[in-house]
Amino acid sequence: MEGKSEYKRGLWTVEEDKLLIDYIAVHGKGKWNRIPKLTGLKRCGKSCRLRWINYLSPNVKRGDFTEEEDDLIIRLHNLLGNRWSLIAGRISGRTDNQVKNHWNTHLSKRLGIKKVKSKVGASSQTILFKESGKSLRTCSASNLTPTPDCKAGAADPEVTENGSHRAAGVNSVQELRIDEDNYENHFWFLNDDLDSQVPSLMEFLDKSLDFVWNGM
DNA sequence: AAGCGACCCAACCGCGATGAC
DNA sequence: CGTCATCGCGGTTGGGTCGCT
Repeated sequence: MEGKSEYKRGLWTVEEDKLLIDYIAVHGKGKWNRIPKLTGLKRCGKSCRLRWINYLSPNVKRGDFTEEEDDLIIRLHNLLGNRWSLIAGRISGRTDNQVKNHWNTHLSKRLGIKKVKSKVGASSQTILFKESGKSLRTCSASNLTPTPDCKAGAADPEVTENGSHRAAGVNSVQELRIDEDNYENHFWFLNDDLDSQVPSLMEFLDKSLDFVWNGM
């Protein structure tokens, strides 16, 4: 690896937090790379931005996720996949990092979901779940979205050696396994169900997904 | 009480997108 | 139009905490 960075890493101290808060109170957000020069903070701009967005911002809600939040995350994740920022955008006070962590540490376990593989290059998500304890039934998530004939996926797949995908946006594929015990409690795959319980969601997704796929 | 492993979450890394010049 | 800086996103890592033996 390369030599020592001029910037500090690891957990933030109270003093560092205060420097960052004071800076933002005066200069506002943005121009993150100026912060170490102007404040003397030994943190790179990227680290400052992340610290503010994920922790220090007054908009960030702390504490446990509510049942309503959990339910919304589950539904949105089914619809959108691992687009955490999009999901977090629909949950007031929660960051994408919080949602991602909460999903990985709590919700995926609760639902018995295991990430089997993740790759790029297909135009839809494939969700596998047990039926009657033997076979796996498949369900294409493209049936669950407003525009099934999405244009993504034209690009060649590019999968890194550690399995993470590199392409942005819609062309990621995951296969999920849902344990039988949990399956019946989480039959949340249908659009009309989602629409009826989250009134503004479909309108939002229509716009978001239309923009992503059609560039409009 | 000590050791160990699992869990959780803040922070980091790498990459693509976007904007300024 | 090309280049560079900055921003934003998603996957991964690392270390602190907790519970079990």
